Amino acid sequence: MASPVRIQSDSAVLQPPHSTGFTESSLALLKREDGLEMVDHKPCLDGSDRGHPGLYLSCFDMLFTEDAAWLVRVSDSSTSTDIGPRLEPCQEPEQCPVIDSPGLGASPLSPTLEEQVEERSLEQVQSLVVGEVLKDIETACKLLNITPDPMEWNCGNVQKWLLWTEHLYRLPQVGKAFHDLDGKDLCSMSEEDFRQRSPQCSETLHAHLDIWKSAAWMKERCSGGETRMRGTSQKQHKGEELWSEADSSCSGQPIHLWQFLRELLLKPHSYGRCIRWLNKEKGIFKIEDSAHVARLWGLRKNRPAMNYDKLSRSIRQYYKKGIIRKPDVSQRLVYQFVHPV
DNA sequence: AATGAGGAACTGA
DNA sequence: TCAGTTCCTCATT
Repeated sequence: MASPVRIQSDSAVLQPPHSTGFTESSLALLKREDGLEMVDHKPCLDGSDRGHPGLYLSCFDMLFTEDAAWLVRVSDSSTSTDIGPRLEPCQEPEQCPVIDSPGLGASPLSPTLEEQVEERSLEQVQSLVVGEVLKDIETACKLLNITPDPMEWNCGNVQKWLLWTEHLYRLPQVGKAFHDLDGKDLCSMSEEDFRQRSPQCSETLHAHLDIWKSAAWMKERCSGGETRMRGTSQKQHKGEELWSEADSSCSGQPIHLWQFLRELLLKPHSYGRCIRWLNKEKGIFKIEDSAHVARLWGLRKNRPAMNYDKLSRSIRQYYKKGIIRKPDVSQRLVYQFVHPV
């Protein structure tokens, strides 16, 4: 029942900007990605079958794999208005997120209970999707050291975002076609403008940018206090939490390599194919795709020439400092945090 | 060939 | 001064 197709086909979603904050084209991109390879959580021991990290797949992945029955059950129940911080560990329906729907009960058409339940379920799914998207944008901001609002980007930020998007969707390199643009220019471009600069990738780039713009719009709305996220009074809305995190992490403090690695490790749904825990308790992790991790680090630090040779040298600098070491039984591409969390 | 270890010089904040 | 980055040689897998 809770499929992305339903999300997208719901006409209410298509009013830009909808309460989810996402516009038609961005939702269309989200839907399209549903057809791409889903992220699996299984270890990739032989290093084969590495798909792209698929930032926006995780939420759909979960929706498909989870039993969605709880959505109806919780929506039927009650007064809770919070959106929970995570979907994955949600085993018990009682603890699952519920979103307050301002229009419910006030409709002049007096929808049936069934319709109300369905509508609420839909909104829940939408909000979960939005939450995941915001979280993924937050991660991208951390990794690229850019602000979440495309309007604030300079030319360098635009190039980073393009590189990132190319990497994410396995697009051909199009950065050159946009080399003269800053964020404002980019945001003012229509899909046709995109098509003129990059016929192959215009649709994806435009839609992906649309997601970022919508997310920035939401952030603006949240921080303005205009709608304090629809009746959430006890806890912060997930989106707000995320943005406050994003703000602190984008505050210009140079990130350390060990922090960067830890961030990747904390996002297994996005980066589990290039780096993953072997033993989280002991802080032992394995770099599954050394070139990929090095590329991400290079992106983050603005070092296009970064490779695993250099990255591993930096990791080895941590041996003396007691931050990272090789595990007792040394294995290729396996390291261990000396002080696991 | 890829990875690992570590020295040494260098860079940018 | 710090936290890497770059380049290097040599060893191991």
